[in-house]
Amino acid sequence: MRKLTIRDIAQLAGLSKSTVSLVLNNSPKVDPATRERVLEVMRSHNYTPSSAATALARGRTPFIGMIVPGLTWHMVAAVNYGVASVVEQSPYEIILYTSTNEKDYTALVDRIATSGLSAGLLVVTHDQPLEPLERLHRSGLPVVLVNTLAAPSELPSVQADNYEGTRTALRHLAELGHTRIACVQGPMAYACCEDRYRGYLDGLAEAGLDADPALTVAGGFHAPTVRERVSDLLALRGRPTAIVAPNDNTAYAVMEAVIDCGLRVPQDVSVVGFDDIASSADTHPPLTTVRQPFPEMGRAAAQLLLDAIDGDTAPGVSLPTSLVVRESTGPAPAKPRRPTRTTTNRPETPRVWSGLGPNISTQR
Amino acid sequence: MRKLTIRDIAQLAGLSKSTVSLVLNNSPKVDPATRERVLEVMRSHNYTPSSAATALARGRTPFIGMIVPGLTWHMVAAVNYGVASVVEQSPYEIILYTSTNEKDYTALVDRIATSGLSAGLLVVTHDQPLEPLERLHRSGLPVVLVNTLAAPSELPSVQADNYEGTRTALRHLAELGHTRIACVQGPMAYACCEDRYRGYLDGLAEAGLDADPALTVAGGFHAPTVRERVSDLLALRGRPTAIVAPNDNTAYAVMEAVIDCGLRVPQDVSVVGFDDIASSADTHPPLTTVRQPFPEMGRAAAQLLLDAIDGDTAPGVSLPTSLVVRESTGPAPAKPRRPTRTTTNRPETPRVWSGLGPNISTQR
DNA sequence: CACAGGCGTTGGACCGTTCCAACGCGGCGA
DNA sequence: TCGCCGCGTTGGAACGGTCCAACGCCTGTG
Repeated sequence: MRKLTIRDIAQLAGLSKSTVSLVLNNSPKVDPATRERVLEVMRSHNYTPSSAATALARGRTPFIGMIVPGLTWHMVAAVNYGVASVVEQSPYEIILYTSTNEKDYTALVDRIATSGLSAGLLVVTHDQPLEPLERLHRSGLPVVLVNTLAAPSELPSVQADNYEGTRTALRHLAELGHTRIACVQGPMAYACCEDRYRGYLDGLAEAGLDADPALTVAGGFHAPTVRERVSDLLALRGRPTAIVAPNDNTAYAVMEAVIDCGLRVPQDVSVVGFDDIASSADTHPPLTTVRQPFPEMGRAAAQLLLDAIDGDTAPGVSLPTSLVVRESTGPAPAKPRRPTRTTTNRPETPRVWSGLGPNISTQR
Repeated sequence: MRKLTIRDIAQLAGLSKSTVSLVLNNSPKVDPATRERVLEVMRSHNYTPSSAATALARGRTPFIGMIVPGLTWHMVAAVNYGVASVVEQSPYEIILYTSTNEKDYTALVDRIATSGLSAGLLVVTHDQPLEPLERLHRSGLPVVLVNTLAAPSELPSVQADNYEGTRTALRHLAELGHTRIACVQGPMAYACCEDRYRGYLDGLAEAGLDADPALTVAGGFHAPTVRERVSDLLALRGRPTAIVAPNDNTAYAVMEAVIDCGLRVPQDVSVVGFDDIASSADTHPPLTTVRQPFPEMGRAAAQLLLDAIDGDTAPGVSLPTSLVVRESTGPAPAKPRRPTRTTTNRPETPRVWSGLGPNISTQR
């Protein structure tokens, strides 16, 4: 039994295929009775139109492309959740493009451009050159960035309000009485990290605190480096009683370093993260953090893109964050304790055994 | 300037569109000189065939569907990485379907079935009823499961060797002199967890150790519950000196509980995880764990599916794991210390502040 | 009664490929 | 010289929809 075509349905319903087509596209000009009859036939024969034929005839495709950098970042996953929730209500499907490095990436954009498969493109957590995307956009393919790491551009993008988020975190810490508040910077090449750092500085200023350059350290997102830097921070005379991390994973490393130095979170040092990824509710202690509304960002971006496909272009939005207060922050200690240890050392090359017998390999 | 069609290319090359089509599908029956000329024209005019038209004419689509449960699990992301690396070498693209709950899920399978969009279906980390998938498979759509949580079925699937993985972990612990080895069970409804538990039991037996029922606790994957159970374990007289966790995230909770009880990892208690997700190299101490080869699993699954689409069906494979020895395991202590504390308590409802002003919300 | 207009329906051109049967042509053997 | 063969090429019918101009019918109006 081969697949039914619109012609078969038409015949079964005693109508022309034009009418069936009208029903499919629920045009108002078909008689309700007729429509019902056609629908009934389709239902009972389990008919569905061929998407290839539809795409060809309409001259447009039912796909939106989504470029993600691997998927291993929690935020990408969370954003996707929001994207999916919007897209599945639309006639579109998502084509997933995974780009891991820059070379892949330009080839990928090229492939997307020439395949003409997608009606629009969603780029999640983008940290590659923007130029190919901008060209694509100018050539008529709607492109929306979500949670981009790159600097702002002509492309519409959806962001969390990174600046305001960190500012709120600082207000929280100031209210708890902290006066020595340190900041671990993320990679400053990322616009979001820069915004967060501005939020830190302005937050300090609003609380009437001076920004001590010694309390800003560049740790990137790399846990061992961060632990080392934090260890240094805690060894300072006039050490910080609170540390703001550039994201949650980094905050975990910060907490570990604090504990390694023989201090407690939050009694001796308060720690604030950024993102509120799922595991932050379960860390030890649970992490106070600035929540980025990833699913909402995904939803907003998807909506923006769908609108753009329909011709309504909008400039992009910045969504508010919220501060999730858990237990990694507390009142500033009256008299800060000194750390009991000052270094954390841990080798990083494990041995790997296969299931069959011992063998050696190196890995991060 | 509208998009070029095969007809335009034919005209420009002074040939019929049939010949151009033959070139496109690199048929051996075109004259090499002709082929080169056509290719040159296509190149210089930046021509690419319409995929919709191709799909329609060929009667098959260039898509494979991939169902993922959210994307928030690290393993899903890692598997996707492998899948992507195979698929991008093929003429296929990935359509991403995100299913979060069971209701979505059946609707989703239905939608996939009727849309006829995909030539095959990849189901990652599947924990929903298999029946709809089996029906789909029987109706002719190739389906491959990757890292399924469900029981084995008629569907080809790609797994890690969960049984052997845990067995190897036990050999490692036994060699370190541990004799009291506990096991935190994952949800036993998942086939993988059952396999791992069998590996635990057989590993014990091979080391000549008795399985003490008191040393097996059901913790699921929920961190607070796990911490509580581990706390109980450590309070036992004849407490374990090593604990095997059902996955890495759970192992983190195990380690936290051990530390909460005033004991050290690995000096007092060794901890072994399962998965080797990225962060396990950076935990404190770095986690010894059984690595699942997620990317390879993704690759294998994608290859299996592509083969199945071409008609070569294969029954699925189980890939070997490897033991990654880091620092959370060490020699069994000569004389186990008693825990200094016996409970961990931590409230779980944080306050949430929006960026604008304090407001309250509840969340995990 | 003739005619305009609206409503529901219809035939068929068209979208851009694939694929198959058929064709022209040059070389070779009878 | 003629017929046959194989190679490279070609015309055109699918593929399964969309969409537009046109059509028949029914109703209301002058």
